[in-house]
Amino acid sequence: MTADDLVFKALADATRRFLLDLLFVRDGRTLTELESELEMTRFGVMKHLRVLEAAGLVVARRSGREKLHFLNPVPIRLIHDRWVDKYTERRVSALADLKNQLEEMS
Amino acid sequence: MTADDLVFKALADATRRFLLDLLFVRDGRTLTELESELEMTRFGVMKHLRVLEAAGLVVARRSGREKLHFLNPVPIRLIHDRWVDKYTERRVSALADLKNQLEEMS
DNA sequence: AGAATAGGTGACTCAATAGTCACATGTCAA
DNA sequence: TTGACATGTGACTATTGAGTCACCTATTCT
Repeated sequence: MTADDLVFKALADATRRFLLDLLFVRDGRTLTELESELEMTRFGVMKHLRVLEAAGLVVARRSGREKLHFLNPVPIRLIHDRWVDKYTERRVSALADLKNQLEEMS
Repeated sequence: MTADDLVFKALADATRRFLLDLLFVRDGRTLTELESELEMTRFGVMKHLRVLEAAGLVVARRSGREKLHFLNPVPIRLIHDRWVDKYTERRVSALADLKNQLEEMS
């Protein structure tokens, strides 16, 4: 399993993406706090966090009996750089912004 | 299946990422040409291209009996924008560049 | 027309993954 | 020190997805 594979497999699940969304809004949350935002059992959430950690998308730090989770955006940026040409980036970025705006309007 | 899901599931497979890499280098290739770059049978490649098309990562155009495939980078940019804060983007980008350089050196 | 070429469909097998549960360890606070 | 809390492990089930194959359609070229 390559580093790439870990990242993309981690992002392939909607629950894990939602966890990243939660951490994007606010970092440093515990497993229990994250679990309370989901329908899933604690074990399911824990498994997902393990996958995200292994991929480097989430970094965790223990504090007493708690484990705090932080979002690491670097792997996401690397995905971007793999297929978005530096020279055409401005144009693509403009298109992406437009798409976002259209969706916000509807 | 949401639009998100289609994109991330499409990216979860190493063969499909390799197809994107091929199209990133040069666009407008046919199924047969792409197949020749892979160990897989034509059917396998075709399935993967269907998935990439459904996700909007690849756009195809028929020309006679051939089907030409093109890379569409917009969904990739949207992934980036989802978790990389506009304000911290410069810093993250610098880190990503550093990581790329380190890997090229080793 | 007939052969070769490019692409397409539906069913099948095998492997990987999501989610749950019983059970277990370490930490805090009264 | 006892009970409550936060996290962790291994096994299990059900679902999903990758890859192949037999068979099929459409286009080009002689």
